[in-house]
Amino acid sequence: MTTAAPNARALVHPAREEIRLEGVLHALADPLRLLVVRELASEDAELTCSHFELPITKSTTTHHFRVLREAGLVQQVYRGTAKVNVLRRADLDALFPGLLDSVLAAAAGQADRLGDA
Amino acid sequence: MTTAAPNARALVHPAREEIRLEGVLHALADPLRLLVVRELASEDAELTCSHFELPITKSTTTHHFRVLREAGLVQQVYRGTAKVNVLRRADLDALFPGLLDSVLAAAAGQADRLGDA
DNA sequence: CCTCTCGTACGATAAGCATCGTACTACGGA
DNA sequence: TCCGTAGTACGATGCTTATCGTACGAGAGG
Repeated sequence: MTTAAPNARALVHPAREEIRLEGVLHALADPLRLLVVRELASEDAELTCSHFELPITKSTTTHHFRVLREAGLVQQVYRGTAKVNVLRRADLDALFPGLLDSVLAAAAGQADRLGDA
Repeated sequence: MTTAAPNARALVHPAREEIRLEGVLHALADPLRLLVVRELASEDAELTCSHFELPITKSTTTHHFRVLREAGLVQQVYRGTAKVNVLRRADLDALFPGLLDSVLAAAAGQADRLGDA
């Protein structure tokens, strides 16, 4: 009632203060999840889960996005049958200043170095 | 022969270019390992494994230090019966500029916030 | 209403990992 | 030479995690 659509299925997110560094690092330590975060950051847009072409099945994709959500890295909202993802940049920058940017830069640098797009 | 002590037992380290971001993040995602890295960074000194008072047995300690070494976070050298650890700051800063510092700052901030020393 | 697409739930499986205990090696000092 | 301290090796154990397949639910569009 307070804000926005009442029709959306519920989706649990940690509050800003509940986000733990270890959880964030663990979430980012997986290559696929790191890729997702990189793409979310570079596009700075709302991307549906299905937008990402990951070499895994749908169920595994669901799993990875849940990890990202529960770690506090992304905010997810249902839009129709799709689920859109947004990076929680403000929360992360407030809690861990510079962390996200340096991880993204490191990932970009390494991708460059290794030539994997 | 080339450099230093020939009597030291061998200890495998990844070369700078072999250090992978995912490995670094994974190593840092463990609370105990993060603690060790924080202490190594703050003291900026060579600390033996036994210097750390971790709530785990010796074998588990060995395990964690191996993870740190193999991820490229610390350099380890035997000194007598002891093994001294040094943060590979130069290598990490060269590969992933700003990453280590922001992780350390984030860890300090979180420790502050949660009041766990 | 039917059907397509998107995503979930659940169970299974296999791999990884943190942890321990015990037995062992290596070095240094008495 | 003998002992103590630092760390390792190895095997076991139990937890977590990445992965899949199949069956299901929820919207959108005809």
